Amino acid sequence: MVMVRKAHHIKELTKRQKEVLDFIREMVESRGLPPTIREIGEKFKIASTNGVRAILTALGKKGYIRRQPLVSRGIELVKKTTFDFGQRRAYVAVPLVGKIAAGLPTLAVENIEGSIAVDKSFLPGGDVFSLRVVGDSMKDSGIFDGDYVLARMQSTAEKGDIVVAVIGEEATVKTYIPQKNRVRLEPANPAFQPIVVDTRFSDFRIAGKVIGLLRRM
Amino acid sequence: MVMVRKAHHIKELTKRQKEVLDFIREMVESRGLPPTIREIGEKFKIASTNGVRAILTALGKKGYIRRQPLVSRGIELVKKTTFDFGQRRAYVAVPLVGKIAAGLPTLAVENIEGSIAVDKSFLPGGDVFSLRVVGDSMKDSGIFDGDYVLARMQSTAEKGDIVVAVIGEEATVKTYIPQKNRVRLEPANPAFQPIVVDTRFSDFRIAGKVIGLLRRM
DNA sequence: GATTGTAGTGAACGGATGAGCAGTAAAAAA
DNA sequence: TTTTTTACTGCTCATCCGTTCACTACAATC
Repeated sequence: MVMVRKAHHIKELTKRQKEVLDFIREMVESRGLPPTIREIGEKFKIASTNGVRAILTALGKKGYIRRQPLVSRGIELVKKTTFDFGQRRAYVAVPLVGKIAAGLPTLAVENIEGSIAVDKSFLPGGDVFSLRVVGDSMKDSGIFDGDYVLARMQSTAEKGDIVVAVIGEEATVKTYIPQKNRVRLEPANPAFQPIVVDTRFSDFRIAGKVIGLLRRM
Repeated sequence: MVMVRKAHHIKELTKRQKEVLDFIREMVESRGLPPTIREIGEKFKIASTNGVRAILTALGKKGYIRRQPLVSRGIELVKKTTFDFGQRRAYVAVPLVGKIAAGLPTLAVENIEGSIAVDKSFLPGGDVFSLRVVGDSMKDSGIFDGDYVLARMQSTAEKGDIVVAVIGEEATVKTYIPQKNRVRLEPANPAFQPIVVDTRFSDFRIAGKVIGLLRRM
């Protein structure tokens, strides 16, 4: 192998190492799983697992991968491909929900219309979904018609939380105020009336708590 | 949770199935690897691999996962709540500006405090920056204290546009209303007074037009 | 009442897999 | 020149892991 003289930075990869690294990336992207040592060997016609091992060890030393010992497929990609600023995913693709199906505790796929990339710093833990707001009933809380609210999936809420509530087939965004055997859903606009539902008889549930908002202007 | 009678869709998950599915998601996100059957069993104190198998088979039938036979950790999440592959970069890193330096037509790097990932669909063409709003002067336009506005860099605006205006060292978000030799910057809150600047003598410029908004709640 | 789906126990089979040792060869670096 | 790094072959070992069979138990549906 003809090696051209290179400036010796510790982070430099050899041709072989880069090939293997690219293959790992490819596998992770296409299959969702890193390859096993033997799968790498097969791909590059390396007969011995120890041959691959040497390359992986080198990649580990140079900081491109992290290995989880004794774990099958335990290869973690550390540095991302071309310019990702070195950071870990700065965003998460949040599903955009169209209809919120009644009764389902989770999001039915049929109702996911798309996704919106949202900066991680805007997200708490847990599953987050987004919903397009229709109507001006929460105008005084700064939630306008056409806005997208971000909501964390949860089935309970505290008094005063702004929630995504589902009544029958309808999803609404309102302020949650629990009362005995009833729930009061308060709008933030004097032109609208509060909704009061009897929790004993009504098909009512909380889909999530509103934790953020996106607006196009 | 009291379960109301449900329409029996094939996609319904049992509590156990959802638990396992959530665990798999958790593992994929935190470790980058799906768990093995035995790892799942360990987590849920299921002694037999066959117990886990039954659950995985059910999840497979219902379309939540896809299994790669004979492959370790060969569990692929089909319906994802949070995920990021599929499309190529659906987002753009928008610079978050701290101070807007006077007189500079472009953003000085020194003043960039960070960046926020924003979905491409929220962005028009051109250079976009974001700015944290201080104060409630635009409350009635749904722009609250602490919100982040997205603005496209431009030095002119039309009557009625909400703009990021710079007067001296101060940056403000207001509605732009041009008048002869003067500019009126109108707040959207009766508690605040409009700002009128004389364009002939004042150190005034438009930094950009507000085209979006992000809020953490 | 019979069937189906769910949720397991327990044991066993065989291939998959990571780790490790001994040794080779060539290129690059010190 | 000597040493280190890279890139392997070939082999062994213990364990990991998915698969499968037999069987139990419960609940809901048909």
